[in-house]
Amino acid sequence: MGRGPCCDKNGVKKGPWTPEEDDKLTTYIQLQGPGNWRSLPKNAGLQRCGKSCRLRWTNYLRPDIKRGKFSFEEEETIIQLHSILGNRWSAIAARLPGRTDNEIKNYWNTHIRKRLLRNGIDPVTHAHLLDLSSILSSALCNPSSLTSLSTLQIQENQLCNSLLQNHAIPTLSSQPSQFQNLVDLVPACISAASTGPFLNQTTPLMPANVEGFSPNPTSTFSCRNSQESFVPFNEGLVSQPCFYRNSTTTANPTVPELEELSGFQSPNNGYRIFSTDSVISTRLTSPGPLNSPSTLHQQQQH
DNA sequence: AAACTCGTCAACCGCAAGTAC
DNA sequence: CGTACTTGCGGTTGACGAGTT
Repeated sequence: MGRGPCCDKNGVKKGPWTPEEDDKLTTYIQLQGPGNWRSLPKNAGLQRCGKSCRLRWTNYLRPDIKRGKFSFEEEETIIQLHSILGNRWSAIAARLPGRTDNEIKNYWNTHIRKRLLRNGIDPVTHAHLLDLSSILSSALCNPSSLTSLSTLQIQENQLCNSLLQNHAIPTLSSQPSQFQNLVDLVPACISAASTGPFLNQTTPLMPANVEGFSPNPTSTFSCRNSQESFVPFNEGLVSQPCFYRNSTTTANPTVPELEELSGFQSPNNGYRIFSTDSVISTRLTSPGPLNSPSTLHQQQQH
């Protein structure tokens, strides 16, 4: 098929926007609305391509954008949402009013990711990175510990396999669009697991990650853009600290669609609410008041 | 003071879904 | 129904400033 460039490269300016250009774009959109982005630059008298204008508007000029450092609560929310949504920055941004996907992505890559690594947490899977040497040395002293570890893994796999069968899951590779089904099934696994013999309710199972990590390449499938791959449930579930309340709480407006998206369900069959409180309680992912400068709330000046 | 390294983030690129024709 | 176009998304780049040697 093929497609031409989004804009004529000749005579199209690139690079940083000048205040004059910002002014033109803002004034035009406030008067006319964005309309067709492709024709906007011409109509607004800008030597830019429509894509560049759209990006500039959505990431910088939009009036509802909240600029400045991320608060501690925002940071924790991002971590929690990322553990569920993976690198779906736009989905995460949708739950953080005033923040753009680009901003969140940058903040993740420059701050949060490093902090998680520092704290021994895999930023991709959100699982604690295991110190294999200590496990092995303890296994040498106490061989039964290894046995119980593997038994636990087997039981976990069996449970999730049976759950998958009971829900008549189509073959992952043959149903690339089953993302939502998989997400919807997480709570079933959580509920059953939390009442099972080997996991209590303080260690609910969560999807390790919705993308990017595949211990078994043959059993992954791709999502939108073919850049996201799924870890099959029986391999992709890790124990996580309890991020939710058991009691019935009110949904937090900052994450209005999360329960709908993930189908999170509480052990008592009510929806598990993803509240800010629960987000803030994520101390395991961010012990202490953080080394993060985000609490300083310094407004950026541009 | 200069050179170098590192961190940050705005902006670009390419891909794919959605939509219009 | 097929093709072309638009829009949205995520990954990546590179300019720039701050910190360090």
